[in-house]
Amino acid sequence: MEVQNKKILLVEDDPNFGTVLKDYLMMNDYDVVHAKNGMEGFEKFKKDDYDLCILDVMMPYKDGFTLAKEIREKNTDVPIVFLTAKAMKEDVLKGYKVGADDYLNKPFDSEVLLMKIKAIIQRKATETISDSKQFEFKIGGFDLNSKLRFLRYNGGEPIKLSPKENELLRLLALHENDLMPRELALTKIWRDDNYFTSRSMDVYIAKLRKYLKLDEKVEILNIHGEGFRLVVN
Amino acid sequence: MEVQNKKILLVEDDPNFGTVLKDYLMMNDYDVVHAKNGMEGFEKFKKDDYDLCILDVMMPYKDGFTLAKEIREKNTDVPIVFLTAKAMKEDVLKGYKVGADDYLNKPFDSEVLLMKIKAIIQRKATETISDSKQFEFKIGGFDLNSKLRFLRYNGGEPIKLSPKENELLRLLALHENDLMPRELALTKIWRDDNYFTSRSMDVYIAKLRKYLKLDEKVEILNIHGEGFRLVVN
DNA sequence: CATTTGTGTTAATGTAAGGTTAAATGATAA
DNA sequence: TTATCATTTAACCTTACATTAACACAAATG
Repeated sequence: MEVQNKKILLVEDDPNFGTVLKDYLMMNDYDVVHAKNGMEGFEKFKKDDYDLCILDVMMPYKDGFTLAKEIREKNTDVPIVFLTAKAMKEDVLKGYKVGADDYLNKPFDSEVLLMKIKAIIQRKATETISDSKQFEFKIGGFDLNSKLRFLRYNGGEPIKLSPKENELLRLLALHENDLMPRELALTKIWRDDNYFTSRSMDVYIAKLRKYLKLDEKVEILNIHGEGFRLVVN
Repeated sequence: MEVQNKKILLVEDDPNFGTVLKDYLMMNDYDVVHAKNGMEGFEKFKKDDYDLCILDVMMPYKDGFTLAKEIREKNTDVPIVFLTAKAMKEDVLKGYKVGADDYLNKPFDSEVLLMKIKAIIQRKATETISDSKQFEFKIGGFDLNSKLRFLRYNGGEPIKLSPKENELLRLLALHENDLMPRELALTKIWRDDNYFTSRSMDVYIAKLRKYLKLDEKVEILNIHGEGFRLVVN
């Protein structure tokens, strides 16, 4: 059977470099969509599902980091690789903070790039088996649409959820009636596990509990030192 | 929160560099095991479970790549990061071929290293799906759910258990009707065997007895100087 | 049977984790 | 810019937990 080529979103403002890279990747059996700037990159990202995003850091109007953050709000899982001309330490750190999977300095060796792309896509492929594409949940009387970020009770008015509220509730729903470990949410959603992110998470748990009060059969229980449990009685 | 530190296997033959790196990592809350060569590294790898392996490429007798291959044969999942003094393209490619997760050139910035380690370990954290071990027990009229830490009598309201109560009852249940030696619980749960931990354990036995009173067929008997016995009549 | 050693039980204490609310900061859109 | 919303940080409080102390009693020992 024909296996679908992997799809790459390439966002690079330098037309020469961008075109060369695109062609090279396509020669190596990737489907590549090339956006010339951050804005266009985000538009194209929203319109399709990608296996990997390659973002130039230095672009006019919207730099790679800003774009990465927007992408992360829509999708916590898609691998992101940054391209940068100069390897400034602050940049690298910033990149990893927004959830970069790798970092490449221009000029880079094309074979090395291919290798890395392969490694990263493979990595994700194995991960994505478990919690693949599940975006709609029934939670007692609630419907959660995690793609459009709203929660509806008994077909009533939808409650809009913020990105963090949404991700957190989705993770809880994925583990309904079971333990959702603190650490999982912190590493997946906050990408860091320290005192403050932990407190931030507690704040969001409180917000979700407030929403879920509408249905007294639904509640979020705490398991001291372990995590939370979304139960439906 | 008593979350176990992440465990790193560091294989580095240069004693100075190795020790400095080990200390730095330990200062940042990682548990580090330092092996001085490839052979030793593989021995240590087999003896324990690690969250990450950091391998020097150039080592006498057994280089980092060979070691990585051996490690991959035992374990396809553990993240591997290579350290190398010079960034030779062939080396990098070879590294990715044996399944490297990242590559670092010496000298590298320590903050960047930390960031990468964090990113890599977090990536893997999400994969950890479920270890379907023995978590559910029937004890007379009781159901013990050791993962969610509750005890339920005859389908009634669940009684929440503290971590120590839970582990202790679980150990007793694993030896139902049989002797559960004091020493076993002390070393497994308290990780220490002295007067105070021993008294602490007695306190927990008392707590469990209180819970188990609901079913007069279930009791915890003491075997003087030996341990306890969870019996169901 | 007196002494030592082990266990039963309750209560007091100290610390860590979680709950809640509000203010501060950051980011985005009008 | 202001206005608005999302998120983090701070403060304060409550609850959960483990340990330790204290005293009682039981079992073993010689």
